[in-house]
Amino acid sequence: MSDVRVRFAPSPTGFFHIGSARTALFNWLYARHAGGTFVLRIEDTDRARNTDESLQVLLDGMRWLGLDWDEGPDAGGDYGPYFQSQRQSIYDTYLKRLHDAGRTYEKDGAIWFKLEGERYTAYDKFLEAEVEKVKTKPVVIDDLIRGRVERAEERDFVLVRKDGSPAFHFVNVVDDIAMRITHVIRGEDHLSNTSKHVELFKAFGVEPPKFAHIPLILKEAGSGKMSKRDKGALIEEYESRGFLAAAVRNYISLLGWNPKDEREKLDIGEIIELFDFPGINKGNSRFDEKKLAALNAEYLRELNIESFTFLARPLLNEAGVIGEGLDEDYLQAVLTLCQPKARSLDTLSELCGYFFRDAYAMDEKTGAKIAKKTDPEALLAEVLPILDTVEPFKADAIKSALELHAAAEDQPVFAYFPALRYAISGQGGGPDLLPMLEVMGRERVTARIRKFIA
RNA sequence: CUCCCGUUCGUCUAGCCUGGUCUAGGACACAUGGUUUUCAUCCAUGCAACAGGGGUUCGAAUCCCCUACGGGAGGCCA
Repeated sequence: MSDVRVRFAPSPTGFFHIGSARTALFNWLYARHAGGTFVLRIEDTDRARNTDESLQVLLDGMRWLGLDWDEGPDAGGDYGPYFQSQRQSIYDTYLKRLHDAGRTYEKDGAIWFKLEGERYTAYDKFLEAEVEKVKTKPVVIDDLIRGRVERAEERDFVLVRKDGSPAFHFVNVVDDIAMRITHVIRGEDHLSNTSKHVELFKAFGVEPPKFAHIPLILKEAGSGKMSKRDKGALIEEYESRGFLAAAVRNYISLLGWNPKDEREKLDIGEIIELFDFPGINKGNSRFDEKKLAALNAEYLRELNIESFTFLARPLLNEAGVIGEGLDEDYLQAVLTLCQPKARSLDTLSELCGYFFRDAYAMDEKTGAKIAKKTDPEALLAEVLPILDTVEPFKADAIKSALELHAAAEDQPVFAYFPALRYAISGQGGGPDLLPMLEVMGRERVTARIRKFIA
């Protein structure tokens, strides 16, 4: 195992969104690529908004995506505890070091970090107040993705809040030191904060880890980075909609990273092998659910029928399409027909619901289209006796019988198809018609046609 | 307002470091056609981009500068 140690340090908010998931994924990928250690650290210093449920959402999301951590909650490790709320004594020790070095002071009941440099007061337009500023020497951040970035911090910041709880910048740096983190891979939204962190590392006399600030994911529509409230932002949503974890993982790995060749569908082993900093982009990327859906469809089609059925069942159940007394063989036969047409599992009930329910909606547009060109009732009346009697009720036999009749009527056989499909499914599209008739069975098919004609 | 980061088809991106092979490649989406029925599958074709301006150079998507635009940060949130 290499000495690479990376961490994903989320704050449990009750959501696990795409941006966080991608940061977690990139950290995990790099750890696996380098043969290092992936640490999961829970940054729960904000007492107001941390609950067990929130933590659970996070851990479930991580597990669903297959991002296993080597150290952290439920995993243990030599650098615990992995909840910041349990690390108070460590923060006390580190705070004392800063205090002894003369780098802290108290103000308004909070403990502040003291920057080094000439002090002056100035009116700050953004804060709309007179504030004390410090002329510091700019710190240099050697970013693995952005190169050399220089930035000067100009205001002291809070280390410990009035209520005694340690604040983000402080605990983040302390833990990265204490947990011997070698690479900090995080969103670019933290780049501006990094000068604070570097000041802290310097005050502790510790060499900072290597930083890699990855581009942000922008919302699909409108401006700004994606946040919890945006459409499609939550990982849990993809899980419940029946997206495949492998597809989601593959898609988000491609947001801001690429394997430098033209492949897009990559299995996780390949991604791990190819993943590295030079492949990471600088520019932000916009989330595109259609592309995710397309990739998901590819993964879906590759599934064997057992896995496909396993995943589809709960969604069909939820949609009320299937229920008690279900014929398993029939379900399997139907899904075998529908799988090649499926783009996502959450629309499967619309795609194939009529196989199970006699009360299916008739798509008016399709009906009008068919009625405009032909007389569907008449065509179906012609065909009904054939379907009543053809033996066996199998695709091939049905096809031959229909062809025979069509020839006698001097019609192409497919003249009957649209009306037939529409009568038994209410739709204009779907699986191949002949196998579909076979699977539905004589009874169901003829009953539906009779009802349609009547 | 200040500081930081970025900018190739509508979107994700290759190419940029190491200037010529780029009439800028792929994918999603879209459009058309095909797969002798349908279709959200499959195949083919098409559409479509180097943000703008100035340099440097024989030559710039590639190097430099400026402008514009986009994003982020500036919390006793993380």
